[in-house]
Amino acid sequence: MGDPPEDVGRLETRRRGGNRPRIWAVVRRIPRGKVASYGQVALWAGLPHGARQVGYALHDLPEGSGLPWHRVLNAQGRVSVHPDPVSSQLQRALLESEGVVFDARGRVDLGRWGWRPRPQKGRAP
DNA sequence: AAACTGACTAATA
DNA sequence: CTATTAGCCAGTT
Repeated sequence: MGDPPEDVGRLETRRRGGNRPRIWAVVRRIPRGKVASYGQVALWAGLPHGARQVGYALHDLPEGSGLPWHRVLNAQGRVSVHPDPVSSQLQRALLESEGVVFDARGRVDLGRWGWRPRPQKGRAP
């Protein structure tokens, strides 16, 4: 793993009519206690501008999928989830349960808990 | 097939 | 900092 996303996969997947499995695969890679933005997931899924599609894919998620959808936040480090406010609360609860700390305004510091698939230099917590 | 919608993002004011 | 606008892409109507 670790191959940078390319547009070539986008066309092929689109022709098949389903890139959701691709997005789910990326979300599944997010380690516990880390968070990723929709754009980040989309980029890694091979959709450089498919942030919205990530939201679509997560909306279609079955309940017993076991996918850590709660680790996906928007670019501002905030929880979105418009059509399902109940899940919004659950998302925050799950993240806090994993050690993620929310700001007083309900924001997460992506620079601290933002998942980066790229090798990092030494980061001292 | 065209238009509308939307778990988004980046740029501007 | 928040609010607004435009852009993007796939799924629905």
